[in-house]
Amino acid sequence: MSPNPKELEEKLDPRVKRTRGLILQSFDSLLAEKGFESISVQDVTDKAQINRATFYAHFQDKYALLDYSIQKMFMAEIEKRTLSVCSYSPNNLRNLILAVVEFLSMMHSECAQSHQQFESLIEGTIKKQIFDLLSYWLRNSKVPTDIPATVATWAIYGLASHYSHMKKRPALEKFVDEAFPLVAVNLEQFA
Amino acid sequence: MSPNPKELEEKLDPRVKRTRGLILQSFDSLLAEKGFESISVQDVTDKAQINRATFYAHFQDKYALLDYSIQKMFMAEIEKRTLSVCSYSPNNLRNLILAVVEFLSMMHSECAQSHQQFESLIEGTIKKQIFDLLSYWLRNSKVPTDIPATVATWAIYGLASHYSHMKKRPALEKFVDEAFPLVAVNLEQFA
DNA sequence: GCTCCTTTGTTGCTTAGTCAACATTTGAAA
DNA sequence: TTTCAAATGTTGACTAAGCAACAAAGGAGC
Repeated sequence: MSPNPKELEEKLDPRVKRTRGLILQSFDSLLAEKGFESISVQDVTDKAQINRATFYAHFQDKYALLDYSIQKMFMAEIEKRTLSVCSYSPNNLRNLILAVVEFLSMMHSECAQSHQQFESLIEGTIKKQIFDLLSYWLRNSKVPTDIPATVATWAIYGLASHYSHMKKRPALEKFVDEAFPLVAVNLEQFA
Repeated sequence: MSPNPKELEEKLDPRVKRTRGLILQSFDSLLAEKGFESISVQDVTDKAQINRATFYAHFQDKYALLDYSIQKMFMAEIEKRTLSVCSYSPNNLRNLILAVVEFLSMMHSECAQSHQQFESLIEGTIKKQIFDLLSYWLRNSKVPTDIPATVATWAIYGLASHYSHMKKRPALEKFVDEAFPLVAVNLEQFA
């Protein structure tokens, strides 16, 4: 039984979960008050009340932390819709598309200044998350899933990116209704 | 230079401070939802997200935790009035009396049901705190301080207990104005 | 150029927290 | 009363976090 993404984190040592939680909290609150580049590792560990050396036991540097933070935010969006522990269905796919579109739109509006700067980092991170999730959904398939999963991943991300960059965004539902079949067609065999 | 009560806790290992903080938070929130007797050590450690064995590394049992919790609440009352790092003066004494009276009155109203049950525990704990604080205030005296400090401690606690049990409480200020000179007279030599 | 100060990573040793297992105790239901 | 589940304390071996000290890399100002 291939482990789902959520289970992996839950059986970590409680100290590790706690420490990462503290680092993340501290980082997020620092991001709210100043730009990413002006945040030092010191700042993060001071606010988190952990030792600086402990930080390096968990993250290579602050860029790895940013990456982790993005992962967590996206994961939260996924779990809000209970998509993390399930299998492929057209309805789940539709909700996944919705989640990605909303996530990117949020990034665009809330992290306005930093978004440009980190767009490619976000893209890489999120696409990996989408791909892993789709692979998990298709875990019981007897045929290889990596090609269809790749196509779907890029299509979904592309759609979301397109939507979040539009000057005049159409209604979310309408947009997704229109886009959905084009993605679903590649996954029909798994329904 | 005798250490003041606050400094002692601040140079503890960060892990110790964090763990005790988590235990205390958990305990206080459990107290708000159910009675002390129905709270198990399990409950506390589960909510605090620490191991049960860790609890026993810090507290002998849940009664010791209750004691610690009371100490902390009282300490907060003292620090709110900046009385923890200073020396004896009539004005500080007056504020100390105010603090004790308000603390006991609060205990009476907020922890109504449990107060009766734990009154003697509270009394012992708080009197020790008052005594230690007074001893710290008089740390530079050339004459022995334990007798006057003992008398003042019992007097202050007695006054506060009396006030908090009264059916018709007089105005706080009026009560303290009346009581203050009777306590201060024993400490005049240190002014 | 140079200096001075801050931040970055890294390391070896110490201390605190985790875990599973165990013997006891307790309390409520059969 | 007996039984059974749950809570209490305790232990020893393992793992994570803290700390101080270090070399090295910027960056700001002279």
